[in-house]
Amino acid sequence: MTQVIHFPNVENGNAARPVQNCAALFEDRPEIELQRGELLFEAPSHQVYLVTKGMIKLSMPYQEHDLTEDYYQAGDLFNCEALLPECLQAVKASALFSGTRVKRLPAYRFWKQAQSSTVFQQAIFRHLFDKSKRSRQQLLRVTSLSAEQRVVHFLLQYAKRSGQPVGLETVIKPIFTHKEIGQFAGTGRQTASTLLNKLRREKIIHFTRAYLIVRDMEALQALTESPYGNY
DNA sequence: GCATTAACACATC
DNA sequence: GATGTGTTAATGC
Repeated sequence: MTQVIHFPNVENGNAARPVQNCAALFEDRPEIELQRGELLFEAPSHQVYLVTKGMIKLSMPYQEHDLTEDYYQAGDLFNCEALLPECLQAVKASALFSGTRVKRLPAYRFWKQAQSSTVFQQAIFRHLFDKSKRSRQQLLRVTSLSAEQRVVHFLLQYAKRSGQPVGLETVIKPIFTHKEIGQFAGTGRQTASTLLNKLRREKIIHFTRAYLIVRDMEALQALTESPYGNY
């Protein structure tokens, strides 16, 4: 027997945008501006954050180095784990681009608001579901794709999540460095760089240091699905 | 054969 | 000068 959970305002498709409404919760909070690479926090943080501009990278310290875990962009909540202090982990958050801005709210205040607001509850659910979905994709990447396929797979997800559709193409601007793409894809910077150039020669993508255009999303998609391809 | 790494040359900030 | 890019050769699995 399947239990159906009804979320307010969702069934008829005109759902209130949780993220926009969630921003209202942070309305009177000051913005924290960060330069590229600047650290936001390193130890477990008891605050819930909202990105208002740019992007934040989350990584986990593991042995000597950091494992790049995920990134968040304008409108995204992060560190919702702070709502459950026993779930807090050592996480490092830093800015991926200069001019990145975030707002933060102590978890207890966020929690208090969320208890009486379905909008905020929706925002938290959305954050968790999106994060869980990306974790599954990441798992798929690291367990069953080759290094080059992992880069293609990440690039595809990155374009879908952060790219701007322009006609049949998708523009990602600004773009992560090859090193960062390598970290997200679980490979080295050289592998990412060589593959990106290969895709550029094949006219599937085009890029400079400032932006990247996916010219052919379908071709990119096909590369991650081809079991015999060299990607 | 595949992936990583070091190394080098070169470009750009 | 520091950082990023593009390529190749060596090495290990």
